[in-house]
Amino acid sequence: MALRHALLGILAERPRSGWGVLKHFESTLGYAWPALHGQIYPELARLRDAGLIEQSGSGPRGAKEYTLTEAGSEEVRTWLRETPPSRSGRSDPLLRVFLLWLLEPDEAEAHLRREADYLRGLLAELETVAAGPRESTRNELAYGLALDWGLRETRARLAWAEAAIATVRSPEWRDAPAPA
Amino acid sequence: MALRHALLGILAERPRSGWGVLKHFESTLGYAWPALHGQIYPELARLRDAGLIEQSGSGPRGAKEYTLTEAGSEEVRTWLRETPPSRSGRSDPLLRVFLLWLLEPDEAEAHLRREADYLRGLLAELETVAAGPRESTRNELAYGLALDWGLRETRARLAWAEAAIATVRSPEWRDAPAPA
DNA sequence: TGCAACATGTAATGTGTTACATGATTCA
DNA sequence: TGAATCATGTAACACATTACATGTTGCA
Repeated sequence: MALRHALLGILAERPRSGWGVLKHFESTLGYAWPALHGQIYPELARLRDAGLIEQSGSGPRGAKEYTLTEAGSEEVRTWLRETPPSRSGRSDPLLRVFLLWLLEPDEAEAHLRREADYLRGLLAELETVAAGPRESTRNELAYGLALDWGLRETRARLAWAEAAIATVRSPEWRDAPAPA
Repeated sequence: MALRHALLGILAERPRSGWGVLKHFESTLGYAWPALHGQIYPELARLRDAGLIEQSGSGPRGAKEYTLTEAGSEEVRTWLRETPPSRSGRSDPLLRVFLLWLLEPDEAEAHLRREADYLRGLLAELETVAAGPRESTRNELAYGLALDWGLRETRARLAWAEAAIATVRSPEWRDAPAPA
């Protein structure tokens, strides 16, 4: 269900083609909800058949421009207001933390250093975006909130990784016995 | 692929039945990688057929006890060492932040207050776990690292939610124009 | 003229959830 | 004896990724 509402939300900003929606996912919304063209095009066709969006024009190379309908606008706002957010989420990096004891301490430390390096790179990227120009439309302000979420989460994970490196280097970790 | 390795990792601690694996997911590993019995039982059967685990006993009520094989142990450690962590993840709550501008400011604020309430409850739960007794086996120490990850992330998200509430109450948000 | 980017679609496969289906054991 | 929990499995469906398939436009 979430992908439907992500698509409706993108088209609430302004009309776009399927390709335009795809690029928006790659650059922006994909941080929250990744989607590829193999999923986007069929879903747009279903939303059109359901009357939540309509094809409002055609561009070069067969591009189809879609516009949100009133029904689609109602649908996405009702979803936001009335459905409780889904709390379940999968995280491969966190799964690896639960399994970190399976590696030798040196390997575990190397893994955590790679994580910290990745997070430093991501943080630099996000800070570059944050330093850029920003419009003051309400949707851009909302994107700013999402960016702030990303910055805070990335800084928290980086601080965690640095603490975790200290843990796996400690005698408590290195001398710990195998599971009971 | 991740579920396979989560199962192998659980069985690396000690032999368990499918039911035991399921309970471990509900209480612990499910925070990183949720899985239900409809997925766990068939996957255990596949791992057994692939020789990565073996049935090492039988319990009451038809329970089957599975034990990790040497091949299974190799498999999960190779995965940890050699496959790069998957960075893509879906977050319904973050998706809603990107779409927050679609709500009236009062509705957006109410949404953020519900988020903050949820996070305060989660934080209290995690702090209760953290205050409990802990063994010093290496796998328990790894679970402690995962718990610390959860605590830091939850605190960061709560601080974000409180800042976001201030943002949507501000004149900048309330007077912001519709998308360009 | 050849390559990159634009643009759309379907099919096959893999992963995950929900529903269906069954039965044993423990405890109040 | 009835309910909760233990215990396993399959089937139907929904969601997501990858591969297959095709054609256009702009630019170097």
